[in-house]
Amino acid sequence: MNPDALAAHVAAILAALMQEGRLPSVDLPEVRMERPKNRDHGDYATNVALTLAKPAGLPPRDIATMLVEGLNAVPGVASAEIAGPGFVNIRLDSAAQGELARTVVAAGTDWGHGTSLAGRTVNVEFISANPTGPLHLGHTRWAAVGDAIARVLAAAGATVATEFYINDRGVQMDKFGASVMAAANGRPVPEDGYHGGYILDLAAAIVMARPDITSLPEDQQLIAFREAAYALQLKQQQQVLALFRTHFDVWFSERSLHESGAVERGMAKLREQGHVVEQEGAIWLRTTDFGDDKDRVLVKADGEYTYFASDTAYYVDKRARGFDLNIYLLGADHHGYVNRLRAVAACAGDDMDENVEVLIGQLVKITRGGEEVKLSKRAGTIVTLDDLVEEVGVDAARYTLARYPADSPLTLDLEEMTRATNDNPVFYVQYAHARIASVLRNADELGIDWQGAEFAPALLDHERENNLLGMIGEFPRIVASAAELREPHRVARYLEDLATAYHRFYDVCRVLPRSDEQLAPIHIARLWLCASARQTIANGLDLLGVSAPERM
RNA sequence: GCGCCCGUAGCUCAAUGGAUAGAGCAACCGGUUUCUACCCGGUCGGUUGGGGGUUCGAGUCCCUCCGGGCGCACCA
Repeated sequence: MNPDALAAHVAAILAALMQEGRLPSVDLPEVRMERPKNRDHGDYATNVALTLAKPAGLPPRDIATMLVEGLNAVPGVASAEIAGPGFVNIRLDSAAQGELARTVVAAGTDWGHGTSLAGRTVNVEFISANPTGPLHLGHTRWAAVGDAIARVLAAAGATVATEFYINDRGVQMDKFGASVMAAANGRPVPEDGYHGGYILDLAAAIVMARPDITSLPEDQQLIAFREAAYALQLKQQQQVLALFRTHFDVWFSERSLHESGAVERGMAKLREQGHVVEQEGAIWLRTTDFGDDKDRVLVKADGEYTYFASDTAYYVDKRARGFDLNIYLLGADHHGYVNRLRAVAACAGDDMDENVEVLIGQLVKITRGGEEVKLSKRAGTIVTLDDLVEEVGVDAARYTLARYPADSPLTLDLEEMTRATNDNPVFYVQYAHARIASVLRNADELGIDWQGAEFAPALLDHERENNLLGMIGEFPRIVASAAELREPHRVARYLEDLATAYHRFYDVCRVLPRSDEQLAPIHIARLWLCASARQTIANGLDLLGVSAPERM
C-alpha cells in the first residue's frame, strides 16, 4: 500500500459517511497523507478531520472517530487512532508496506514518474546569455536548477522543451566585435568593451584561422571579427553546457526573430489586442494595463526595434509553437522583468497567471576555505562555469547547486564541494547507491536469483526496514511536489534522507547470508528492498542530472 | 523615493498553515569476527531579526519597524 492508495481509502470512507448521512455533504478537501516526523505517530497521518471540521460543522475529533472506524476495516491497515486535536495516525501491516518493493522494481526507471502535469506543454527558458563571454556563476545556478526543473516537470507528465535564447543582437555585439578586433590589432580594448583575458584568446584564434582579416577595411573588419567571435563564443558556451549535461532542445537566436518576420508578427498580434500606442514618435506597449509600473517602448523614435520588442515577439512565437506554459528562469538582476513579461502575455490576449511564469534565482557566492573567490583566470572578473567544473567536477557542482531553493542567496565553499565524505551530500547519496549496487553484485556472484525466488513482504518488519520502505514510498509524491512547486531541491533533500534510511538499515540488517548461513526468505526479501532503494536513488539522481555510480 | 527577494543553531542551509523547528559542518564521546566505515549511534547547540495581527494551530499568511542583496533606459 502506498500513501496515495491510503489517501484514496480515506476519501472513500468520508464519501460513504456523507452518503449515509453521518457527515453533512460538503466539498471534500484534499486528503493529505503525511509521513509523521515522529514515528510514534504512526506510518502515516492525516489532518483531514481538522480541515473538514469547519465546513462540516462538527468537532474534529468526532469526524476522526468515524474515520478511524472506517480505516480499521481497510485491509492492510494494522491500526488507526486519533491523536491530539484530531489527527488520525495510521499504521500499516508489514506485508502491505513490503509489497512496495515489488512495485518499485517492476516500475524500474519509471518509478516516481506521475501524471500530475499530463497534458501540459511547457517551455523552460533559462541561462539565455549574451554570446560575448564565458558563462559565469549566475548562469551556472540555472544550468543546474533549470535543467533539473525541466526533468522534474517531464517526470510529472508534462511535455517539456528546454530553450536557450541567444542575445545575439544589439550594441553589445558590436562592442564585443570591437574588443576582439582591437586585441587582434594590438590596440587597447575600448573602455566600454569586454576586457577579459578570453578576448585575447578569441582574437588569436580568429587571426590564426583567417590571417588576412586584419587587412580588411575597418568597417568590414568589425563585422568579420564580431561574427567570428560570436560563432566561437557560442560554441564554447554550448560545449561547456554539454559537458555539464545541461541539454537544450532549442537554441533560439534573437536575430532570427527579426530575420523570420516574427517581430512583425508579434507586433501585429499585440496591435490586434489593442495595447500598442504611438507617443512622442515611439511605439509603446501599454504594459501598465496589466500591472507593470511603466509602459515599454517597442520601436524607438529612430525606427529601431528595442530588445523588448524581441522579447514580445519571442513570447508570441513560443505560444504559436504550442507551449501553453512558458517558464522564464532569470537572475536576481532581472526581477524587474517579472511584471513586464506577465504583462506581455496579457497584452497578447493570454492569461498571465496561466501562460507565463517567471522564477528568479538569487546570487551565488563562492568561497574557498572561507575566502570569497571572485577572480576567474579567463574572464578576469567572475568565476565561470568552466572554472567550477574543472575544480569540483560535474556531479558535485550540479548536485550542490540543485540542493538549494533558487530564490534564496547562496554561499558555497569549493573545498566542501570536493570532499569525498559525508560532509558532502552528493558523495553520501552516491555512496549509498554504490553500496547497494555492491550488495546486489555480490548476490549475483553467490548465484542468488532473488527476482525468481518467492518474495515474502511480511518479513520486512524490522523498524529500519519499515522506515526505509516508508521513505521509498514517498518518492512519487516528492517528484510531484518538486514539479508543482518548481523546486527540484526537494528531490535532493529527499535523496539524502533516503540514503540515511538505507545506511541505517544496512547497519543493522544483514542482507546476504553469511558464509555459515543458508539462504533464507529474509535474505530474498531484503534483496528486494535493496533493489527498490537502489532504483529510487538512481531515479532521483537522474532527475538532478547526477550520475549513480555502481562503484566508488 | 518606489518595487522585488532574503533574514532560522557558531557556519552553510531545510521545513507545501500542522504534532516536540530539522540536517550537515564545527566541538566532544562511542560503535565493525564476514555485504563498500565514503557508514552507524550519542552529546552540545534556537526568543525562527523586533513588535503587532489573522486561527483550532504561524518559521510559513497580513501590517509595521530593523538589517542585507538586487532593480527602477526610446541599453541589451
